[in-house]
Amino acid sequence: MDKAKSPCFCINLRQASQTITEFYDTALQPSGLKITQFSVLKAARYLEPVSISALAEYLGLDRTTLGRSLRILERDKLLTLEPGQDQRERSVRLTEQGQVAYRSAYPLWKQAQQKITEGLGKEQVEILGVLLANLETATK
Amino acid sequence: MDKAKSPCFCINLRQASQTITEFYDTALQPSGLKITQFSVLKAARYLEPVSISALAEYLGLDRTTLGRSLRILERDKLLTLEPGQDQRERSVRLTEQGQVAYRSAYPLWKQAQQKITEGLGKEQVEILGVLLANLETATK
DNA sequence: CATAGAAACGAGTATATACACGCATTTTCA
DNA sequence: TGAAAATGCGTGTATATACTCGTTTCTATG
Repeated sequence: MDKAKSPCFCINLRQASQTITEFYDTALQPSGLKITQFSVLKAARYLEPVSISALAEYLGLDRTTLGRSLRILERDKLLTLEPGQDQRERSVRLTEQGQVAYRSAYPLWKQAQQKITEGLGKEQVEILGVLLANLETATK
Repeated sequence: MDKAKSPCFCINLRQASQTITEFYDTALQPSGLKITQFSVLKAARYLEPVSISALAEYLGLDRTTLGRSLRILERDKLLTLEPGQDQRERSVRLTEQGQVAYRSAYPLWKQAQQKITEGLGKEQVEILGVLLANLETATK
């Protein structure tokens, strides 16, 4: 029973997304981070101290989705969620351990990027970027 | 706080995947199906009666993932999971209600496909297909 | 300044996804 | 033919994702 090539753009994109996620997760394994966590740490590092909502907007994620991801990172002691000046807010900050994890993951991420660029070729990588951007527009 | 354009292929693909999923889910809403469920019904309809594992392989999903999706569809009375000849197997079959749901979703899905094709243009759609296929190779 | 509305968040619920374990059944082969 | 191997599934656990609802806190306005 062969895996069928679906004619559905959505299913195809979802499959591509899963495949590449697995690829990046494997590449990052030595750092203990998954690609989603890496992207959260990257953004948090850039914006810290930052509220959950602001970080969520930056990342294009739902606030509650990010909240749950942050709790996992907090559990793993990669960041802290302290009350902010505004008592409603929680202020996200990387721990030293979080910084270390990020720095150990970065070169692994870079390598993964490199492998994709090599596999596709620079031209195709650019086209892919444009196509994905066009897709965002086409679904509006 | 603008949503940043990530340089990460993986994150970009994940975002594109989420965006297009939302687009298809919205398009299918009148049928009561989500695009993932539609794709399961479509495959099950084609292969029925079929075991969970065989269907999972066809769809490129993990067996347990599909199992949980099937239970939802069973709960909603869109398909049945009967014991098969081989007592280990569960035989997937659409119910009449499942057939109806599929047939009502199909034109909505077709329209969504159409809109994507229009938004991108036929040429870009083809390139996208090739690129996604190349990606699968590049991540091997 | 008191209160209505807005903003930030958590918890509950739901779907999609996968991995590790374990149980039952079937197959294979010595 | 009887035991080992393979197969098919379910459950437990985990992450990623989003929506709804409710609570707390802040802000703006009459």
